[in-house]
Amino acid sequence: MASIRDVAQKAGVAVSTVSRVLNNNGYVAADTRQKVLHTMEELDYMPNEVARNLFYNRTNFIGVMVPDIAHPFYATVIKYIEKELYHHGYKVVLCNTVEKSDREKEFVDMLRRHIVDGIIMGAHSLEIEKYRNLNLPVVALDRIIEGLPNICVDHCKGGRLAAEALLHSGCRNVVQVMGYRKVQSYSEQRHIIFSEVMKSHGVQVNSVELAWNLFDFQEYINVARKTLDDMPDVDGIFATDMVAMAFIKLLLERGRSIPEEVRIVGYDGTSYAESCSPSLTTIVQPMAELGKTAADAVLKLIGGQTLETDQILLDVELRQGSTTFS
Amino acid sequence: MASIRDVAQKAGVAVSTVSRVLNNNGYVAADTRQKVLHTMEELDYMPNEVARNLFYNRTNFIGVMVPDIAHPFYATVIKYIEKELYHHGYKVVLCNTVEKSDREKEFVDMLRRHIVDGIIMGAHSLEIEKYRNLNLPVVALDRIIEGLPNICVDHCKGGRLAAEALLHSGCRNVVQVMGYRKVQSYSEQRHIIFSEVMKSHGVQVNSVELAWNLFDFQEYINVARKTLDDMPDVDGIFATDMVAMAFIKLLLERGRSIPEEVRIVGYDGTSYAESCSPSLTTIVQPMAELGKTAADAVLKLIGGQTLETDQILLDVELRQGSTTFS
DNA sequence: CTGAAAGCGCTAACAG
DNA sequence: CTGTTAGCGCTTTCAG
Repeated sequence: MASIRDVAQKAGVAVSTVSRVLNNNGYVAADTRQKVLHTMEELDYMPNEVARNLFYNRTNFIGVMVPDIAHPFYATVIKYIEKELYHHGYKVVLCNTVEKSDREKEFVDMLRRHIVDGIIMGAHSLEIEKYRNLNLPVVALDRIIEGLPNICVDHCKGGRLAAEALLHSGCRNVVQVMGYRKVQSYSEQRHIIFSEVMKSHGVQVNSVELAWNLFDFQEYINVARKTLDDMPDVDGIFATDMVAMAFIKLLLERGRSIPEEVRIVGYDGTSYAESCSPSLTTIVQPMAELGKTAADAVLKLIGGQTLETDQILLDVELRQGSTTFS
Repeated sequence: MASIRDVAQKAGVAVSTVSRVLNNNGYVAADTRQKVLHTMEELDYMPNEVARNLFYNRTNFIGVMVPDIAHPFYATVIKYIEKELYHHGYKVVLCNTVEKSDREKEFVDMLRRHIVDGIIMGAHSLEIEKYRNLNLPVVALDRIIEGLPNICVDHCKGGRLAAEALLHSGCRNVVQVMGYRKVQSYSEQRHIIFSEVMKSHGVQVNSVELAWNLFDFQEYINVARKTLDDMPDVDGIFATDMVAMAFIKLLLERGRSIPEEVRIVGYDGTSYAESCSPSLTTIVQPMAELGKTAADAVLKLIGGQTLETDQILLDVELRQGSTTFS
């Protein structure tokens, strides 16, 4: 593999001259430039990015940590992170943290090891404590980590919209399925609001907790089955899209009609919600915007700028499906 | 940020000594080691990975190119690629090539620019021609690119299994939905076999072609609608999981019963297939194995080894759902 | 306009 | 066992 020195030698110029035509800066005579360009072509030269990165003290990589890449929510957000970053010359380094909380600490060390220039943290960060308030280019994605700027979705509104949808559809006895409690997560706020709104209207609210925020449909089926067995009179359900689909499946199997007997509101707005039958009424998170905004935020931090606010709150909306009355 | 020189200076030793304790090689007196270790602690030292990478001429990154990260098939495969790579000290650099065929060339250049050590190519590679037979650490994932080793799924068997399932369920007039033709893809082989098997049993096969291999559910719905309008007598459908779900939705809306009137076999075995209602009979691709195998293959190439075969073929199987008779 | 030289942070001979 | 030195491939002063 030809190096800059090989090019210089063959072209009969100094390496610095080659460097100058490479980066298009400094003065270089037209014919010298041509000669160098030609030699590069001949030698099929490609600059070694690692070497320039060492000099510039950057890598053009952004680490993106998520609990599960295969979950449609994260997969979609990452798609848009990648897209935005790409337009700015950065690349995404993936880190799936599922079942490996210590991987998070390790991943954050990537910043100090100069493996990545910044981090978008979409995972539960137990070990991130020591990096708080350090003004490192790290942003939290859809979760609140003290001392880190975050890009979140208005989950309070999400919870309220879900409650209103079920209320409007005439529910009197609902159940909501919540994430794993131990993982203190801002997004779970929606369940507090949901509960408040429902109760203020005299509706009975039962809460079921998942054992773990894992993406495992069979597990969801189990939870749904147990819930329906324990509370046969439930007439409304509020849960993540995928959990909601488990309920749909079970309810249909048991011959219950949707939405006549039971109404369901999902959360996330993944493609699952629109592709299933009946299509799920769901609270949609703006995944594209979330990704783009998070990407822009780290980029800004890397550029030495500061974010105007510690929290950027994105809007949610309800997408009407066939599991509630419109 | 403290460098190795700072540590050496403060500890009163040479940089090479620090380097030795860092890498645990060469002889270092126990107390010298302690002193150095202590100083590292004090200075909160972290080695600069870019510098060592420059020396070692590697990066520990593997580029993974896919047409669409958000597609559940790719998202899942990537999850397992990441997992396997992680265990070997490598990280995944993502590249979504959707609607940007020139990004592929650029991405392949990453190899020569020393941005990544290897590439797993899960995208349609129009521009990869010049890299053929170069013995670079590049493997094709679920597609055949001449001159590149590939890890594929036995799509012929997949097509046959699908045909047999529909045959067994009594179909006499089926339609199969194929990917975009222009993108010459090995995985489309299944449709040839499918067609052959069906026809050899005297079954009428119609083929519908998608305009683009894009992941867009609304588009799938349109295709399904047009297909059902054009061929109202269809009693069997063979399509990707997501396309199959569009058919399910439309058929149910039109009051057709599944599988009594129309039977459906999906392809991919994504989580969509099991979470929808009725659950989809589908040909499942071994996504976990696919990811692990591809990762191991690039790693092997990077290690200078050669693969025993140019093609590694993984098995598929049928997962029985409720859209066919069992 | 161009070349020589120093240096980014780290590793690996090679002498002591 | 430890320090000195050269060098990975590139960029950037600094002199001409």
